[in-house]
Amino acid sequence: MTIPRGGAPAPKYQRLAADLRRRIEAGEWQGGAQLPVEGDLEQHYGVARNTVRLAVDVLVNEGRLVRMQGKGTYLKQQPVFDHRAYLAARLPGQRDALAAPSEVYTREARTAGRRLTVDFDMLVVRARPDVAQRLGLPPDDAVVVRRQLRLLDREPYSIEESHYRAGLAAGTPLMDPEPAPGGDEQVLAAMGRSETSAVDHLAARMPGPEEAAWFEIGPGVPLLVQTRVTHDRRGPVRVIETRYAADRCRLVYEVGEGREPGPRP
Amino acid sequence: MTIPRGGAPAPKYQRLAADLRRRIEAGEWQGGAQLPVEGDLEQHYGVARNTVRLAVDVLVNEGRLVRMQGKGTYLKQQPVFDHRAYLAARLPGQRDALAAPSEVYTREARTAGRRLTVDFDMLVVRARPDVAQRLGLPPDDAVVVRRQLRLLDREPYSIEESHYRAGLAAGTPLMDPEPAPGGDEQVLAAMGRSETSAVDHLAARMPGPEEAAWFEIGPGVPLLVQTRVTHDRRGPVRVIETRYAADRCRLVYEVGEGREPGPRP
DNA sequence: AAGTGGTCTAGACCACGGG
DNA sequence: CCGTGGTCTAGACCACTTC
Repeated sequence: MTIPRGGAPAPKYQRLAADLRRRIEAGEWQGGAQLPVEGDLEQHYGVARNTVRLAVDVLVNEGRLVRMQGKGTYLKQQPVFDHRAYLAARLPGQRDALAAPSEVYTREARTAGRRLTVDFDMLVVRARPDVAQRLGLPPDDAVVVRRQLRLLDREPYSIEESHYRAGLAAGTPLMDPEPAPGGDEQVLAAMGRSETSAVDHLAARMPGPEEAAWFEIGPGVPLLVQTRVTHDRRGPVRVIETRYAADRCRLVYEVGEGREPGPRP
Repeated sequence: MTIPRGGAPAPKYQRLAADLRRRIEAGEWQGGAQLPVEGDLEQHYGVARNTVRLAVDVLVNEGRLVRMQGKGTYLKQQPVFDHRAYLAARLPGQRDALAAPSEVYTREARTAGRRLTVDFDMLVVRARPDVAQRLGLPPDDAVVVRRQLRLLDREPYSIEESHYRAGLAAGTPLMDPEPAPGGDEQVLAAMGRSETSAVDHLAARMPGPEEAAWFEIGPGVPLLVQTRVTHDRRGPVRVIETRYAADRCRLVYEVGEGREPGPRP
């Protein structure tokens, strides 16, 4: 279970990190408590400050600690919000089973005692290769992207982007740079393109610099990425890519008579 | 989109990281190519070696680079394997819709031209708080954990753990320290506890040290964690937690007549 | 002003991989 | 053996937060 080392002891900073991890798991500091300052750790363990920083780096990159300049280093503690992924397989006839207007999410959040706000924008760009492929387009074809930037209690929460074939969106309210009343689903329904099926791909990866900046997340927090391709009988309708800061939510999929005993502590 | 700074320029190592990121995205190095060695970067940019290392740290933690001691620093490139999550809502009557014996996964891998091998073990432990809650047990109650360690082409791939109430598993083949022929589903069916519904929670987080060691992943690679609670009419049956190295697979959920145009490049 | 983390340098030695 | 990345030290100054 350990990486082989030629008899050599583990490096100081790793042993230091392991000891801090042990103390954290032993509950030596609770909640969002402050850890000893770097100078104290330096003295306590008898190492150079750089070594202390290397050790703390490890725990920061594991998502256990956060550093705040001028204040200190703290235990991370984040509430997690369960976000229902609308696959809702038991409601096959229902139109909003595959996607839902933002009102649904706003209501879901309010039920959980949280406040969800949404910024909207629309842009026309060349399709990413994977989006082009999923929509059955030639590479670099233009797509209309309708984007929702969601904040939960003022905190950046998710970025949802719907990608439409330019030809499909042209001349429809999908070109409007504002949310469609009732959601894009309403618009698609009026065009006779109600979505009847979907495939979701779930992935996780570290954020790039822009994503880290927008989400206001530091090292150690991955993104959870949901890529949904919806279809109607004529073919693919849109690609919906939603990115979540993984320390702020989980996605929930249900099937059958699924009951959920309650949130995870 | 940028973190505010009081007129001060970004630190050297961040500018260096940004420049390397730009060069990477510009395609200056392809595939798994080797980057210039630290000494060269030090000279080229006119900074101390530590500053070079801080910059490379950033890109390693973003999952873009891997460092190999004694060899060099390389662009990361990983094939991604799509793993079908067995929700299969369109086959409501089918018993293996909520879980499947490992043969199913082995076959799925072989279809993709990959080889899946599985190690199995069984242990009895105190339930984690979240598992106890989902199974409706008092905290610290004993649970039987049946664990499958999966390798894809010899590479660590996933850890799947089924947690059963001790009382449910007692005196059944679920206590055997080996895989049940036909899967645990077969055993449950014989006990009259066929699973009819499930709730999945999807999360992402960074691995702890043991997980990083087992998966042989370095910094910058999160885990994708699927937590499935299955039910029959009498209540919760088991908690299945599956952890994946996120650079090696994605999870796929389908509903309706879902068609998938093909894998992402 | 004092205390915290953030950045940076210069130099040293070690461990690993491959010729 | 050499070149690579890995670890560690000592010390300096900066930027931010709090009082």
